[in-house]
Amino acid sequence: MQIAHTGCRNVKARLTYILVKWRVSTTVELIPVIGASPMIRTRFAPSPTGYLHIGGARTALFSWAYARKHGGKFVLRIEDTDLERSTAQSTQAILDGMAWLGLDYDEGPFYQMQRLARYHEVAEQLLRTGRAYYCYCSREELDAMREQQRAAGLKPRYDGRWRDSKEEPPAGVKPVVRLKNPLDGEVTFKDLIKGEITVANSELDDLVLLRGDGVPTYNFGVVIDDLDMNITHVIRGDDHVNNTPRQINILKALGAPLPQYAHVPMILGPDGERLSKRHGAVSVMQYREDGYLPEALVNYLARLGWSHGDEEIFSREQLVEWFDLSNINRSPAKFNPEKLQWLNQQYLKTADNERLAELVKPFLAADGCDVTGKGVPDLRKVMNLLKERVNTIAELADAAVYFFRPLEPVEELRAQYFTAEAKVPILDLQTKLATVEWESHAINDAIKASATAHGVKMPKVAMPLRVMVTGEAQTPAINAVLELLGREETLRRMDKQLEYFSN
RNA sequence: GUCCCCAUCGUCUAGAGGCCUAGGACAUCACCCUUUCACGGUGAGUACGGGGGUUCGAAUCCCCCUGGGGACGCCA
Repeated sequence: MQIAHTGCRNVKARLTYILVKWRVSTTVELIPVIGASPMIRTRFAPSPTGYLHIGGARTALFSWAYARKHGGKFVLRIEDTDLERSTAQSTQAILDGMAWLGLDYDEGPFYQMQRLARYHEVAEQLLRTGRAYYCYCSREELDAMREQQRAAGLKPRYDGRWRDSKEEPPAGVKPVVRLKNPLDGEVTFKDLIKGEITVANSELDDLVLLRGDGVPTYNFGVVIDDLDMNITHVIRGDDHVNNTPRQINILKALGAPLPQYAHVPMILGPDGERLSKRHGAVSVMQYREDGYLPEALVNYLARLGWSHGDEEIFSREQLVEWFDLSNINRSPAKFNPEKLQWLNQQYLKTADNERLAELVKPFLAADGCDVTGKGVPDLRKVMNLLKERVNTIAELADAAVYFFRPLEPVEELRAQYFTAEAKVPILDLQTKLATVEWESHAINDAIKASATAHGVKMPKVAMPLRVMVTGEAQTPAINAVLELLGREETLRRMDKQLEYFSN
């Protein structure tokens, strides 16, 4: 683990604390300040309340790319302060998702629940300096307050009733700690994507810093952590724009330096609403299960909201080289599964056969195919034949099934192709195939010869043959399929289907 | 409701005042290739939300309207 510092904060005291709290196992190293500007440090800070979703993954990708581009550090922090919903499984799911996408982090994962003492320390400081106060309101009281305000057409917010209260605190109530937000003036910050954003302090209320049970709220935890971890660029979802002025006010109350902010616009579903589960697959790992390649997803996600001229297909390395926050679009983007699929196909086409063979195995096994049996086609060669015809690994598996077990043609296909007219050339072809050199060109010549010998066009022979051998009407060039399948299996399958021909 | 943000083909986008009768990609359609289906190739249709300014000149700058998104929790 590494703790960077800009030389302007009390790092030593903090470091001591962090060493204890974070149970550091590796050496601590101070990252030197490069010239006048500190090293760029970004972070991804998901809450472990579910899987890694598409939107989070894109934000993580941008943060990662920005750090990599500038030779900085990318930190992973798990914001597990929602005790109700945070789970270890979710944390693992997020870690798995990031690993699959290749988003490697330099520090972390850090867990907020292991840093409680630190938040208390800061809260006490704020209390001591009069920048925060205890609030004894019950939830019911707050609900009623908001209800009233809403009814009056106002923006619901805490009215500050305990802010300067001299009242005697009710017994037995665990108070929350609230920030004393400035009453007037405004907060302006320059967002690296959206430009200048200004919010009046009168729009902000006294947000809760520490809950009654001493666990920090999101806004407090995120600020303290970004500060302690020396995050220079806070890259996060658009939905946090409204939190930023509050967070800046916390930082100001602390007399701490401000990071730079970059708010990435949301990803929308087809209906124009924020992308969510009801729009279909939003879990990154779901795409793996559906047969997508991680580089395709990364490429697609990068291209969604960010661009480098007209570039459509680019590697992770090119992304890092080209990435810039200023090229992120300011408006939200709709998720387009079709384009993702197209990209996946592009990557599939050029993917290594060996790798595809490994990826397709589980899909084939689920389909009842034994790809290791004796006399079975070489899976890598099968991949080579099929990979440019499919969109996903799942489709690749579907297309490969008949190489490993015979498929019975459906009635419609038999009726269409197993005609009396086709029977004679097919029988002739079968004879030829029994002795022909087993190689695609020679096989093709045999098919052609059977057709011409009986005065019919190629398809009249090739199609029945295709259906007899593969059980399907859509396959790669049939001669190439036969070559891989082998003479023995081909003739066996032909024999078996012969009886279905009309006379 | 209040506040914040946004606005180029159906979708993702290029566009940083003249290079724009607006370019690329996905999707759609047509044709070519072809033993099927794909792949590939060629081509077509489709966009600067509306209204005011500024300027010799506006997709690009300003204002208003409209539309969209987000936020308003002891969730993050």
